[in-house]
Amino acid sequence: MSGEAARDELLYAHPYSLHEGIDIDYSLYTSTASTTNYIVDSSSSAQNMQNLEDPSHTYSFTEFLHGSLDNYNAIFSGAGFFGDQKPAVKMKEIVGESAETPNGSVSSLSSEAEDDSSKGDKDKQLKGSADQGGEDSKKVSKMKNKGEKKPRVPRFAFMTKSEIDHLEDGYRWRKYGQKAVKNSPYPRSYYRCTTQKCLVKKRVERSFQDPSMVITTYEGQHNHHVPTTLRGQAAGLTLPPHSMLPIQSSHVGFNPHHQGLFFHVGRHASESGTPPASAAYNNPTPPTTTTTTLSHLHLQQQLPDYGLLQDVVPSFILKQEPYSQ
DNA sequence: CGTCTTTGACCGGCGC
DNA sequence: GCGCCGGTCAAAGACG
Repeated sequence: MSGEAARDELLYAHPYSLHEGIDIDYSLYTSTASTTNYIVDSSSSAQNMQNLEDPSHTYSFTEFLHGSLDNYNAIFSGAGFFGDQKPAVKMKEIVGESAETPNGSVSSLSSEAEDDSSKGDKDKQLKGSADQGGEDSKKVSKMKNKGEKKPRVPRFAFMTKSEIDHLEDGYRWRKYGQKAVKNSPYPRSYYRCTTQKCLVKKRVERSFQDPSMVITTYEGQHNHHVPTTLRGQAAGLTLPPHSMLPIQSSHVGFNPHHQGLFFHVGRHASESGTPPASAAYNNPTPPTTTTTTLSHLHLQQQLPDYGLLQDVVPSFILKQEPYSQ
C-alpha cells in the first residue's frame, strides 16, 4: 500500500441503533494511510466526489436510508477496509480514477448489483434448468447484463464498535447467506430487506483486525418507510429526521487504537420495556464499550460543526475531515 | 403456522 | 481452462 490513500480520508459516523438497554459505540471513523480504504466511488462521480470533499456536507442517515439523496452515490465498500488485503489495492485504484472511469468495474461488489427483474428471471430459470441445462438462461442473463449497463446501487459502509453483529436499524431484514471471509476468522452475513419490492441489502462482518468493530455495508435505498410492524418494536415508528431516538445518554470519545472518534450513544436497560427484536439480541450479558471521553472543546477543534452532531445524533454523518492527533 | 436462520450447493467474475 | 472467491439460492430446521 502506498501512502496515497491518505488523501482519501473520510470520517464515518454510525447512524443509530434501536437497541434497547444496550450501549453501543457509534464510530466516527477515519481512514488513514495505515487503516485506509473506505472506498469512495460513484457512477457519476465528479459531483459526488465534490460533495464528499466538502467538509461542511452533512447527511442524515435517515435521509440516506429513505432515498432522498438522489444524486448522492458515494459508495463505500466493506470488502476492503484494511490495507493489507488484496481487494483494498483494487479499491484504492478505483478511488483514484473514479471520476474518469465510467465503467469502473468497481470490484465484484457493485458489478454484482443486479436489478430486480433480471434476478427474478434468473431464479426461475435456475430452477427450471436443473435438468435442462442452464446454459441458455445463463447466456440470456449475461447478454442482458452486457448489453445494458446495470444501474449502480448506492452503497455505503461504516464501522461500529459493538459486540452485536447485526445492529438494529429500524428495518426488517432477512438473512439469506453467510460466507467465510478470506483471511478472516469471522464470517460475513448477508441480509435483505424483507419489505416487498425493496431491494436493499446489507452485509455485516466483523473486523478481523479489531474484532470489536462491526463493518456494516448497506446497498441500495429503501423505497418505503420503516415498517410499523417491526417485531419487538413499538408500532408506528417513523423515524422523523434528526429525532429518531430518544437518546438517553451520549458522549463522544476518542479511541487512540483505532484512530477514530466514537460516538457513544446508548440507552439504559432500566428505562425501557420493549425487548430486543430477535434472538440475536438476547444476549444475557450487556455488551461492553470502551471509549475515552473527549471534551467538547477538543471535539470542536476537530469537528468545527460539532453543533450539528449534537442536533442530529443519532444520524449519519459523512464528511471529510483530516484527522489530527 | 408463519417467519427467520442455517448451510451446503451453485453461479459468475476474475486472475493466472 | 482452471481454480479461487464473493454472492446468492433454497431446502430444512428452529423458533415463537
